[in-house]
Amino acid sequence: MSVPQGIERVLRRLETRGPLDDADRAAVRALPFTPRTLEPAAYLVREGEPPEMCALLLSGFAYRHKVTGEGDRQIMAVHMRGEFLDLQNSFLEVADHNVQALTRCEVAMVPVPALRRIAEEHPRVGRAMWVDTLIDAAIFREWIVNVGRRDSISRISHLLCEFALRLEAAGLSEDHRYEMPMTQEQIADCTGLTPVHVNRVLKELGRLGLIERDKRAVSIVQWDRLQHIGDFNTRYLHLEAGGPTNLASAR
Amino acid sequence: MSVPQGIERVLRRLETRGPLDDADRAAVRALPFTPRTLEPAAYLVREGEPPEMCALLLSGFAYRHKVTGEGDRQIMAVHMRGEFLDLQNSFLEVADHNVQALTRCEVAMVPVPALRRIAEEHPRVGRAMWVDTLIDAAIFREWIVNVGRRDSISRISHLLCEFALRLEAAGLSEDHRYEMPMTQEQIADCTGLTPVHVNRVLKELGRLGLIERDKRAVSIVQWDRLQHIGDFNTRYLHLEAGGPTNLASAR
DNA sequence: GATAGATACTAATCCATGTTAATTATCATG
DNA sequence: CATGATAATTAACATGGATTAGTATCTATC
Repeated sequence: MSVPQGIERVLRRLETRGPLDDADRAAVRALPFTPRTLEPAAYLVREGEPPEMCALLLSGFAYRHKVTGEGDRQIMAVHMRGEFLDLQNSFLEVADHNVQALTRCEVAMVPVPALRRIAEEHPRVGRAMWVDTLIDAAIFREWIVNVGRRDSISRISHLLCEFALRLEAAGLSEDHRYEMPMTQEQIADCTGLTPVHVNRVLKELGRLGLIERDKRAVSIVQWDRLQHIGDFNTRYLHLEAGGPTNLASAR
Repeated sequence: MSVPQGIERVLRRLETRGPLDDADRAAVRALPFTPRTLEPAAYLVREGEPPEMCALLLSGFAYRHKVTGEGDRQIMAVHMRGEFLDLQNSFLEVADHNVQALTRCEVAMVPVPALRRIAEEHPRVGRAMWVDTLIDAAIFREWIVNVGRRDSISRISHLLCEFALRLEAAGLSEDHRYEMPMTQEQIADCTGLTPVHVNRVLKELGRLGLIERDKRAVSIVQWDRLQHIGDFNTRYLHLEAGGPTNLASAR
């Protein structure tokens, strides 16, 4: 995907987070984007380093993670095209986690100072980016619940449901069918389980007739039952968050 | 604590998140605050409701949580005096989680529209509030790791360390001694464990000589060892986040 | 000062998930 | 085609923490 196309996608995404006017849109288009292609496992941000660039994901998948002192990895978020990868870090002094390419990715890099400037000079753009980070935070919270209080079958069902809806919103899936961008080991790192157990649970979900799989292709056959088992409620994704209604509600 | 005192505390807090000028400070002081006292367990925000007021915590403790379909509770954050309770919700259409008083609390309520207005008209105030929510998100991420990849003794040690530092920053603790604001059941809901197991682990930490307890009073005797067992690194708390250095780094 | 409701603490048993290790695809590549 | 790397799968066994079922203590209240 080209950088201009990517920018239009991001603009559409930002406008679902908060209204923008022509000047705002022009300012976003005028940001100094540098296109880059990343190989799988390439680091975008490393824990402990000051953020210098903020990447916009044009294609592919990326993820946030930390590694414990014991060497166990925990994935805290997975990102797809149209999403900002570094708003979570760009306004802080030091990154507190890693951001890494999951697949081959195309990104558009923006220097952090330019990003800080546009947020200050175009408050509506800043507001939309802020709302975007708040939705990231809502997803973090749901992941705390998932990993803290659900059993393994619910955790994985929940993850499969979240992916279905987010991939559909990104135009990467229809009819609850999609290509899972992660290995079973990475699914384990998302859900706080072991790869062996993830395998058991995926097989069980197939046996129950809830999903069908072919390699990494997932097809959710019984959406309602999977959603129920996964205790999945779409509210936290804020799929219609912000938008014009936000203005109306400002009275 | 009086509302004006509370506002000054919040201003100091905001200024650690990003620089403000006199006009910014005046605008914050001019916000229409309504003082209120909340009894323990009173709800500030309920999942599913649109946010109308944003509370600033003047004294006491509050927490964010969700309840799963099975009825299990997961606490996602605990807040103390000087912190905003609702920035996470105020810019979204619908709250995706509950915020509840943990102890008796004094709060200052601000109508959400006034908050949205100040963020737009005073970009530096908006920026400081944004950074504040980003730090909340950093803490959410660390909680995902805690609950996803650490065993019970590490989880609880980590929580005890986090509380020590945050309470010290809020002027509510010194020398790694403090009054834990939660029951063991609530600690369990923070860490994804059962109350029974929390009890075992606390006893074990005492037996190992890492902490001493008297009712809810906690004294961390061997900070270094507890920090090590809890795999606790202060980075994610961003205790010196923002501030003047942020400006400098904007080149 | 009796009763009720929280909270803290303890012990015995059980099971969901981890651990370890081996086997089997699958695919890239020399 | 052999070689190796990566991922998925399966099995046998181990265990951390849940569950259940208490007892003890405290505090509040009438």
